[in-house]
Amino acid sequence: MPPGTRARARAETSRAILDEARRQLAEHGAAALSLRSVAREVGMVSSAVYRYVASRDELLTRLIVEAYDAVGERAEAARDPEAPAREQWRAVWRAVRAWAHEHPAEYALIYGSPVPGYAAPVETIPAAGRVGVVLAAIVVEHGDPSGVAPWPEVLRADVLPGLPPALSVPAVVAWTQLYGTVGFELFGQYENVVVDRDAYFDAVAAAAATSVGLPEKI
Amino acid sequence: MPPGTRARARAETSRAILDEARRQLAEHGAAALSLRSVAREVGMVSSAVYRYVASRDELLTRLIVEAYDAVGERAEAARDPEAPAREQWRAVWRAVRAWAHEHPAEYALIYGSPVPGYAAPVETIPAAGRVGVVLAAIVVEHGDPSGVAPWPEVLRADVLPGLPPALSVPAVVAWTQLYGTVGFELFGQYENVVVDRDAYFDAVAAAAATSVGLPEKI
DNA sequence: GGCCTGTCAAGAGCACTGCTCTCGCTTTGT
DNA sequence: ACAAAGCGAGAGCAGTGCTCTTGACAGGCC
Repeated sequence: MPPGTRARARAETSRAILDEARRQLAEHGAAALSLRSVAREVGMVSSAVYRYVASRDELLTRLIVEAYDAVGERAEAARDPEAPAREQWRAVWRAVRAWAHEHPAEYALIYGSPVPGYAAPVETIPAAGRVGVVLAAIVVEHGDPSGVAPWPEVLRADVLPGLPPALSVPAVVAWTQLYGTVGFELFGQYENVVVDRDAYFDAVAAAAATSVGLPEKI
Repeated sequence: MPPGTRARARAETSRAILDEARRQLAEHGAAALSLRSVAREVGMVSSAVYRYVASRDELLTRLIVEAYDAVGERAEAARDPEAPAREQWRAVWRAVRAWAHEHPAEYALIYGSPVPGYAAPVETIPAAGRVGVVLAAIVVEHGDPSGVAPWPEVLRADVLPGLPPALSVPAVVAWTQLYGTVGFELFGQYENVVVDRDAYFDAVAAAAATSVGLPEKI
């Protein structure tokens, strides 16, 4: 038996657990995620799962990190640096919205209310900012501070490096607007209010683009 | 024994259950809310609680309605119709934020991700719109459509009666921004990003006021 | 080769949950 | 006064997270 057998088997089991957990998360939501049922589906007994995952909270944490990475990757992939600024902006917004519609439970997990008695651990912090970074990159390259209204300086200076100070606050505001719009749509607050969700979303995206000084396409 | 004893006792028990449930919600979060532990604290056995509440989900639904009403009431109380438009606007925004800080679990319950396998029932819909109605009322009275950029018409016509069509979409956008800003702050996304949260929030509120055509105070 | 140590899956078990059903007791309406 | 309805208590079922112990297997060392 070649050495490394054990390590490979462990890695495979680990992946199987994570995959099944994400499947159950998508199907029944975060609170219904059960370690025992994951174990059943993977084909082992619940206590064995604890060899791979310290607790249910740790399993959730791993899913959170994976979800942040997935939506961040999607946002990065949607951005074509050669395209006009507003097209880039709209593509990233749409990508985040599309990802949220495809993975509502995961979106809720990362951007919704934190699960019960669960404090987001440190390891989620780096992954959390990826969407914001993509948006900021577009603003860094194409944002024109001259047209935008002044904002107070209320941010940490080092958080969005390269961003003109006049645009850093509107960038955070725009990021918030993206989150809020997708969240409201996903969690049902636009029910019976907004009828043409696609058009509404694009309009909000366009307004946000203006607010961060992206040039109008003429 | 005077008649009505039973009805009064029932009302009192009902209140006690709701109060204890809200207490536990505030302390441990929605997912940790347990009917059995509510029963223990109220001083009865768990099966007896089912005489008052059909299920755990129904208990959550009642808490949701109460929370919507509470934040709505707070928003209504914060609005002084005699004050200048932008002051009214800011007061309502601040009231919602303050309520959210005082009742984070309840805010998460109503505006955060829906709890596991739980579909918001019909009875929550009327209560849900109260904050939006207060904001809309300010815009109806003081909003000036002339200065605001045009938006596509994507809303249900009857949802915000009295609102100039040109201002209805920005009003929904502003409402979304309020929700997103409070949510991001509450759920930790502004950690290490926004340092002066008060100033940031007021700035966002002011920008939103402009977007719905409230007159600048000169 | 043989052994020994560390890893693994499995099972039993504890304390907890939501929910149902049955049992008596008390209050209510007739 | 009597039947009907409402009520609290208890037992019980199926499920959960998590711990501990047991026995089997693979890895590296001699």
